Amino acid sequence: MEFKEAKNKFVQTWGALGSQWGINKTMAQIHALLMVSHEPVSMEDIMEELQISRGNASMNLRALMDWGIVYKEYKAGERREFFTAEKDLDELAVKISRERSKREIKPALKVLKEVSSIQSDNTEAEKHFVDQTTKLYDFVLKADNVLDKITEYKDNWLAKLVVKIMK
Amino acid sequence: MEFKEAKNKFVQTWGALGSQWGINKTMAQIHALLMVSHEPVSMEDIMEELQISRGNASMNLRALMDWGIVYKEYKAGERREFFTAEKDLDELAVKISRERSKREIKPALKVLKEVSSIQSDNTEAEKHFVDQTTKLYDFVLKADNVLDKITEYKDNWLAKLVVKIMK
DNA sequence: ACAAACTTTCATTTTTTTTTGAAAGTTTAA
DNA sequence: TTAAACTTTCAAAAAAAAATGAAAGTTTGT
Repeated sequence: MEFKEAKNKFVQTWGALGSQWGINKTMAQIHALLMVSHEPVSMEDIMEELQISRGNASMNLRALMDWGIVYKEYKAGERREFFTAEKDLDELAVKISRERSKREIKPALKVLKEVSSIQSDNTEAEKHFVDQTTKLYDFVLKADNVLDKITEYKDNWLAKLVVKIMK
Repeated sequence: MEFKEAKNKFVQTWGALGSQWGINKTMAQIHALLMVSHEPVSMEDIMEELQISRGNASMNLRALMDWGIVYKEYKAGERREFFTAEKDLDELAVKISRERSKREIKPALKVLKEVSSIQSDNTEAEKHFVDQTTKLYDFVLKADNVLDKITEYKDNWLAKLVVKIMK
């Protein structure tokens, strides 16, 4: 396999993985492309390499910057903008965790708390509902807190976790 | 808020959360419904409660059973089939992790290994590609192994992890 | 202030994913 | 063996998500 082929395969795979985890394919592909590029890439080049429209490129780059995992760069004497990806994988994991927690888990927790707080009558069905949603709330809250803590370590959290777990 | 409303809100929220994580909405909704039901539910009732077609119910129940988080139950003297969800949250997390690892992470790892193994020429671009994909491979492999190890604990792995992390 | 060079927005189109429902399949009981 | 009661399958339809591209917006240099 040669370079170009390998690069393309990587971009496609990363895109597919993104889709499976609820991240739009193009967004994941742009991220993949930037991660393996050793120097900043212009929007024009991204459009060319991924064969996508200007609008698509623009919107997905914006989204990636909102996630904090892609940065704009300005080159001296160049009018157009270039982009780079966060390449430190610990940092990348931390940022993705934070965003998903903020956008998806926290709101879900709020609902779980609400619905588990109905005062249950005496029916079996209601008792079970309150019991199960309360357990779910506790579980998700705990998991979310672990994520928080883990990502506080920031540097090399995964390696440190490995040591703790594998021992 | 009363029971019926709370139950509906929970089902909708779980469905939305599923979508955001790449799980089809109906599948997540059926799972939510079964999780908070204190007794087995028939396909007829699922269709009725979620307002979905027979085919949809059938296919998503099959998928949930393939994931190992929903079970068929037979009631004595009843022709039709009933369904229950895995209600132990540790067990649920373990099963979901295992499936996602098997279906999505392992195949991605295989590709990462392939593409990071091209013998790089001397260009900066190729060196960076090999370096970055190698790092990514190592990172994902390690994370996947941690998941494996964690879920081997099985009982109360989250609580045990909390102790390790928070200390 | 102007215009060139570039980026963003968003209504419309395209693609992808999900859902439907009717036909085919299965199981059970008589 | 037949038929009733139920489930599964899958081609077609519908819905949802993503992509396009042209117009509007912005920035920079003169």
